[in-house]
Amino acid sequence: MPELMSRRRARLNEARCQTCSLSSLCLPLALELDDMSQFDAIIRRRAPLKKGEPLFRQGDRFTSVFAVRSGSLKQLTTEGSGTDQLTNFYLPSELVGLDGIDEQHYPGSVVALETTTVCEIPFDRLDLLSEELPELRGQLYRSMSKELRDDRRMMRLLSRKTADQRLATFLITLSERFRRRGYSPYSFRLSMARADIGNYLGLAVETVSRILSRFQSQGVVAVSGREVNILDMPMLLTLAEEEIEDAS
Amino acid sequence: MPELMSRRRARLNEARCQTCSLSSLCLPLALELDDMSQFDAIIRRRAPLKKGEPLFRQGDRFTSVFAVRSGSLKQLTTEGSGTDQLTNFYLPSELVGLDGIDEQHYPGSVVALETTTVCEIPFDRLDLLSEELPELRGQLYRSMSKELRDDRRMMRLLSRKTADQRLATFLITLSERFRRRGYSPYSFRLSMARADIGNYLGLAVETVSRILSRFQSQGVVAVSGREVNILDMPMLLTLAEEEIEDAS
DNA sequence: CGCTAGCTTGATGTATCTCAAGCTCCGTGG
DNA sequence: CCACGGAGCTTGAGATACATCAAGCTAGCG
Repeated sequence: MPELMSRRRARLNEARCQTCSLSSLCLPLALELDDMSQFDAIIRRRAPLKKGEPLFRQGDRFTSVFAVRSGSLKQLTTEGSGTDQLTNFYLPSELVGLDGIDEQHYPGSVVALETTTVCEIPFDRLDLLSEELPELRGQLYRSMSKELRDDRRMMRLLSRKTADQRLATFLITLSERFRRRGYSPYSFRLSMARADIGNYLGLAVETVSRILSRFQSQGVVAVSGREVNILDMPMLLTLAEEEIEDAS
Repeated sequence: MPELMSRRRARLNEARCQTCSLSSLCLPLALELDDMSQFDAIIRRRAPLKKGEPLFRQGDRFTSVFAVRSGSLKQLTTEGSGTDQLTNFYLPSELVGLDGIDEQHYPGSVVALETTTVCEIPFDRLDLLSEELPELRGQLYRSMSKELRDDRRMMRLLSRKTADQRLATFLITLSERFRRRGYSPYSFRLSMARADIGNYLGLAVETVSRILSRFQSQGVVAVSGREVNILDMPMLLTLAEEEIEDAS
């Protein structure tokens, strides 16, 4: 079965960091080719996750961090009897699970929003390798530091911004993340449900829906189901920072 | 002036990690004595900060992280023309500035809430030393990871909890932090103003004041200015997670 | 001992939640 | 291929938690 062989080979090849299209965004971005193969050697490939399937669950023993290869995921934490809190969405090249290092357990579940593939990076191996490769260590520090900064932004959003500003900020942030990954920043598909967006932004689903409708009627975006087109980015940017006085 | 000499010696001695009372909580907690002196050697002592004095300002070039030795600080980020957002309070043994690694600039100002001393740890030296000392590296990863986890909790608080729950959670968290540092978990002094608490918790000052008054009239705490006594910790814990139906 | 920043308390306003109902679209099975 | 079912989404009306505005109070500092 030579065809199967070559297909398998192709898949493995695609799965190597050296040829991965995300290499300029992902953890090994700062590595020389030699070092990258060292890094590549510790990575475990995983079968793709189906929509709704968990990568790991809250409380699972922490063993690895994961780099998203394709698809997207959401992170959920449950506390007490309460409802879930959605604390993050993860897109390709982003690192999942860093908040589990400290207590050796994942503090939240991470679930695929669509068919998703990840690279598993056993943390003990990563730590050892980071001893030898200063660039890798630096990148790991930077990844965590960036996540800290993003968290602070999120806190600001949750404690000071109006619902309109939250939605606008959310769309801009997504747009920017798509742009960095080589996709259109103006036209994309949301992989998450409205309920997820609401949960993430600290808003009721109804509020999310209403505001998206209003943005649409204002000609800022065109939304059809989960397809989003940003029509007036400057306006969206304005909406994200300051409430516009109704000038009608 | 032998007296001055010995006082200076005493101060320097006090300032060494090996004899620091925080060593079991601080960054070098996992180090052997030999390794600790290596770590100690890269630390820069700083003159104490007075109340209101900034340790660094938003946008300053990132050079060091800081371990709080005594006192306390708050972290503020300003965005656009908007008001400040208070994103963190720092107590002794906690590490300040980790969110600056990524962009090589501090993303927020950090200001002393009272007379405060810190240990400055130049990050490039720390990074190099973390190559040699796996325990130090691990502790650094854990510190950042813990901060990520705390941030997620804060997001949950900001997006799902009522004002009562926020205040109760705030008091419990402070209490716990004092307890870990060997102080009374039931009786302590707030180093921050009501306005800071409100800013941090996403509430108006008036709301903070009102709720503290109510907690007091319910016999849960006794508050006098910035002195806090927790009278009914179980009740406070209950208040923090679920709204109590008024059983009058 | 007075001044001012910080704090408290009251009255009113409003952004967003909650409850309720209908709609739409996607996947599934006939 | 179409019809059905149901999850996900939208829209409306009413309720509410908290913000805002407005005063007076208190205490720590010069």
